[in-house]
Amino acid sequence: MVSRRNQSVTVIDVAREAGVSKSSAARVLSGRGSASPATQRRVTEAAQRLGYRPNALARAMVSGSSHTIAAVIPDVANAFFSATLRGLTDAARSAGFEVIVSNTDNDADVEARSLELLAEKRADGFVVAPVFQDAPEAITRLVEDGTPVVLLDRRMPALADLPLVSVDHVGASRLATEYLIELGHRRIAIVTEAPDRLTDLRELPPDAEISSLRPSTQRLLGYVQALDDHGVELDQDLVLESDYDAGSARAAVSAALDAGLGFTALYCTDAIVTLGAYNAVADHQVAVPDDISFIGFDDQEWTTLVRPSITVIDQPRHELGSAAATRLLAQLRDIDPDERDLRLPAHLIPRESTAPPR
Amino acid sequence: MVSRRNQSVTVIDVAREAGVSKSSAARVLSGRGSASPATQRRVTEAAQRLGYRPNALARAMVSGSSHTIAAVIPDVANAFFSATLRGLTDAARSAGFEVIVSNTDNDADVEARSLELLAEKRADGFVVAPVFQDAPEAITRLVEDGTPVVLLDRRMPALADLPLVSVDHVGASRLATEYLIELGHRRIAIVTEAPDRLTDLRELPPDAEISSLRPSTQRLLGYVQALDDHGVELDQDLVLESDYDAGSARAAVSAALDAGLGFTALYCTDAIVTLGAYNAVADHQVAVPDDISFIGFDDQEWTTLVRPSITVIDQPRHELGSAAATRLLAQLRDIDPDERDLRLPAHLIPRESTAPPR
DNA sequence: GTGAAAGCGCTAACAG
DNA sequence: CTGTTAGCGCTTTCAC
Repeated sequence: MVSRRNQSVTVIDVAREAGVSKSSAARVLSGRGSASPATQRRVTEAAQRLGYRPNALARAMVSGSSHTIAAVIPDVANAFFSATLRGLTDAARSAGFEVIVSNTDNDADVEARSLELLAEKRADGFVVAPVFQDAPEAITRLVEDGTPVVLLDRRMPALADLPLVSVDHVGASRLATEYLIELGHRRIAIVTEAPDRLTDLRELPPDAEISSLRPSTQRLLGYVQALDDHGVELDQDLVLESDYDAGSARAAVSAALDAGLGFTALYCTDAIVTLGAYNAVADHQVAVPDDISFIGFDDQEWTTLVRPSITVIDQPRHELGSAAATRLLAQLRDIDPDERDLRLPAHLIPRESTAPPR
Repeated sequence: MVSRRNQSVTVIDVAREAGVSKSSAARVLSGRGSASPATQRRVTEAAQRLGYRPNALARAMVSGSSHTIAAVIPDVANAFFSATLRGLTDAARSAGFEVIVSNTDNDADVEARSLELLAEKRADGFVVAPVFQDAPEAITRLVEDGTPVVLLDRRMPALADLPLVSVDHVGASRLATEYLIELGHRRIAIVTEAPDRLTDLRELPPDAEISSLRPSTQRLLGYVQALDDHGVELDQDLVLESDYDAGSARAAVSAALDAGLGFTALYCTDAIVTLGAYNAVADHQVAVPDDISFIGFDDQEWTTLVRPSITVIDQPRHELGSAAATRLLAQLRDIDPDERDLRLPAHLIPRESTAPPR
């Protein structure tokens, strides 16, 4: 039981032990090239005996591939991203890749530094959920250098050329809104954290550009589209604007409730906003779904625990990550995908919080 | 905007551009060794001009350190581990390290393969939340080879020599149990997923070994200790055994409720078990805290959303991760820690689900 | 202070 | 099939 026994066992050691040349040993150890059965056996056994462990660093140096992909995301501790990361690592592993994670906290500088660092470590490719900014130079630099980059969940106009794997946010909102409309609702409020003004949205951007809007904006757009399609009038007062935090959403919904806007349904476009909105509804002791139907975003654990349980829009998080990884790996193998972008459908999970209006 | 521009810019290129020798360039680029201000400037500018990006792989090869640590955990998508991973990456980053993650799903083979793979990539050290098994050879092999390993959250007897960073599980349960006792409860039920028989626990193992018991067992032990300390009789019937899944916990608690065991408080020793138990209590329309006081485990989001809100035992997840990283990094720098193990205290967050018995 | 040269562990021609 | 040689990009003696 020698300390640091293997820290040093190299192909040369194995070759010596097996009584063959360095290259013969290397050949059988790497599985490339041919070797006689005898050599094969002797080398394998020698390696076994010595406890040889190939040095992936050295391999990467010469092969040019580290078999590592980088995931640059806002926060692993966030349920959405942790589930996505899981999908990512699963797909990566089955292709023989490992993943190295970095959190940005939506800070552009941190993102830039992470990207640079991971590029130095020679990650073969990047999956990044980028920080919203005008000039994501760190990303464009990677791309210019020929490093494959797949965008996850979001994309800005400056990155319009890059492949994007995301949920169909517009479709997700249409799903929710139409479900409510079909139940008979006409006055449907939406809680949104989209920073964009609603008026801008009425002049629908061409389809190509929609995917470069923020997810929150796309979700708002889906709501507008669904209303339009079904001839339901859009009431600006029912668009409840919130910041990206529960307290703000709670306040917005609370105010709307106090204002007596007379809406019969409430659709929340984001997990955190759902939380705040739910609290406001609980505070006001509104009867759900009798007085108000409620649709939340993301199939969070608590949505099945509260009474009534909450109807939600569920995003395929795991699949999102695995799709991103798969997409990236294809690019690494120079396989051209059919479509540049991949847009996964969200699903509606009907529960007790939605019903026809009274 | 040449494609793959940097994929190739090396120290040699920079040296040429700066009109100095390779080693001079390397010296200023790496920051080691000395160079005249003039050289310094020329090299720096040349590097800047060319968009030089150091190859960390090559650096690692010669320096012997990849500045990467491996996190081998059951599942990133699990809230506990994702929060812990966040702490881990935060601490790692501030020390200039990156982390590469691997999920084991509590499968020994997967764990062994991950460990091997990451060792091949020459991770400088490992933080692992090991799969419970008798002979974790993959781990011991690493240790024998001199690779620093820090255990996270759990440890088996076979790994008793390795440093462990964990929550004080025994203390966590004492906290919960004593809180209930002090409220006046005497018939306190516990929902446990500990596989160990309670009888074994009465013969308290020496302190050193306690930390090598499973977390669930330690939590059960804390409950027993607290009862003993306060002279409250332990009733075997109030130890509700469950598998590690919500359905099982729900069934166990449901059965206990039906059996009319007359307990006035219920303490759940794990997040998933809390979920099941909560459902059972809701099913039976037990009044909380009037009929039964309820303490859950882990400060999950939903515990503040349901009515009444749930009193919980909160584990310092983020801190757990950062402590593990810090511990590992210290070991990498050959710093001997004061204590081999690190045991972080859990906290009780009092909410509405607990009150004196009626 | 600076350059030449060796070497980290491995793979990939290239002869033999 | 096998051994010799060169080289991936970088750091590090070691003379000058």
